[in-house]
Formats: sequence, structure tokens, C-alpha cells
Amino acid sequence: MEGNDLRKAGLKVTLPRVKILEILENSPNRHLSAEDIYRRLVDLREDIGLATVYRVLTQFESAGLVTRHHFADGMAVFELNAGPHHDHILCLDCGHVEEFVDAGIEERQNSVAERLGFSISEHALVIYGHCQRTSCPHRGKKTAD
Amino acid sequence: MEGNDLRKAGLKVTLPRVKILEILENSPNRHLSAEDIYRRLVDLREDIGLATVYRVLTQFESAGLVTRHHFADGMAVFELNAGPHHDHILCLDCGHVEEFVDAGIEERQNSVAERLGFSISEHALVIYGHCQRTSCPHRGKKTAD
DNA sequence: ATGTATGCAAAACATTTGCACCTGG
DNA sequence: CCAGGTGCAAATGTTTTGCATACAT
Repeated sequence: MEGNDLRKAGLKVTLPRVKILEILENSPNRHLSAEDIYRRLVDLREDIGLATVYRVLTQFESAGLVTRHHFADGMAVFELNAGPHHDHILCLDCGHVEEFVDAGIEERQNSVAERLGFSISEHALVIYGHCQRTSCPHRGKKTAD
Repeated sequence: MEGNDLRKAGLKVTLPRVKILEILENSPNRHLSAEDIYRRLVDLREDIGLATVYRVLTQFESAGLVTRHHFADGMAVFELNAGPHHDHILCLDCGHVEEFVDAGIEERQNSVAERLGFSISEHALVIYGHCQRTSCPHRGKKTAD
């Protein structure tokens, strides 16, 4: 029951919030744009406006339930906060996103920040490349241009 | 003479392109938005439209003259391609941006990509934090909220 | 001269906001 | 019941595009 997560986050349990949380939880794709979520709601015959999707996602972000990412395509994507921090690597051909953590990278970021006199608040690392999955359209090509 | 750089990049040498390149070269701030550049042009009494600024910047990007970055604020910023690759660390209080390269981070990104079966095309690493510069408004605060 | 580049205005696009109405606790 | 949440439409801010004109080669 998602109501609990919402209540714990200090948010009133309303139908739009529950539905949107469900979608985030059940989607095979962990990174969804507001439009993605809105379209799924329309499919589900839920009468929830796009503006509400944006509002709810922003509230979820403030509440720490989701993280907002800005990948290269310009549109923001939202990801449910499960587990701690991780970075992303995504395929420019098929859009597939994988998550990873590398302790060494994290560590060196701290050194860099310290050396330059910054206290780190957060960071965003996205690697763009080409994956080898069989479902990927450009699979096998050396280096797509 | 910037005309040469333009010609080498395969672009016709036109006044807007020359002016915009000059601005990118002479700005103390290496990271400029289209608006920033447009405002500078207006200040210089150059009759160049904002649309042209966008068009020229996009052409510069394709030609490899500049790199487009998407920092957290949403608006794209453009940076002249001098020197090779580097990452960015920026102050959430004053907007100050510093560049850095860390061989270890680069190296580990390659390992990560290899482990996950990706060939890297490019990557974007931005660290957000708080700087210690005297000109920074939040200077001295522990961890701004 | 000729094809490309430009200026302007309008369109496109993602996101936010105002406001009257509805809903959850 | 009442504060807060929501739907819709309109506003916003950034970037793109259509088209007639101007310019570089």
C-alpha cells in the first residue's frame, strides 16, 4: 500500500499521488518523464491532468521520494529513490539506461572538491555510449557517428 | 582573426558568426547561455537576432567549436572548445564554475563502461556544491540548505 | 549571381501558475 | 467542514522554424 510511503513523506494520500507512485513503482523502465507518466494515466483511464503530474513529481522530489535527472535530451526524467546514490550510463541508440556506483569515482570527486575548496552538495554523472544488447538497433557497429 | 577558425570549421565567414565567436573568446566567463551572448550583442549595438544566436551556436557545436552543457538550472550554456576534455564543478550559491580533470575518474568510467558492455561516446560530470570564494554570498556557511 | 545566412515573428516544447471546484482527514 | 489538492486553460521561458530579405563568395 503506497499510502504509507506518502504519509511518511508528509503528503496527503490523494488519488493522483497514489496512482503516480504506483506507476513509478511498477514501470519496467525506472526513468520516466512527466509525459510518460501522464500517458500511462490516460491509458489507465485516470482523469489526472498533466499539470498535476508535474506538481506531484515536484512534491515527491522535495519529499525525497524521487530524483529528477536531466539527461542530454532536454526533458527531465524522474526515478523512484530506491537504494542510495548511483550514477547512470545510457545508450544513445536505444535509450537503455543502466545504473552503477563506483566507489573510486565518488572518492575522487571528494578529493577534487576539497582541492578546489568546494563542499559537495550533489553531483550528476552520466556516461553516454552505445550498448551491446541484442535489442539495440545499432548493435555491432563500431562507433556510430 | 576568427575568420580562419570559421573557415577551417567549414562555415561561411559571416558577421554574426564572427561576433559570436569573439564574444565566446573574450568573455571572462567561459560558460555562456544564448541569452548571455544575445545581451552582449545588444550591448555592442550589433543587430543580430536571438534566433541567429541559437542557430550559430548549434552550428558551432556541430562543427566542434563549442560544447553545449546542461547544468541543473535547465538553460543550456555553451563553452568554447579550448584544450581537451574536462568536467565541471559549480557553486550553487554564486554560480561560479570551475573546470577539472581527474585521470582516475576518467579511467574508472572506462572500466565501468567496459564492465557493462558500453562503448563510451562522451560523458557529463557536474559536481554541485558551495565554494569558498570571498565573492560568494553564502561564504562561511556550513552547508546551505 | 546564387545559394546560404539572417531578422523577425510565430510556432513548438516542456513546465508552471491562476483560479474555481473537489476531496481527504 | 476546511485546508489543501486538482483540472483546465492560460502564462512562461527556452529554443526552433517559416519566410522574405540581405550577404558572402
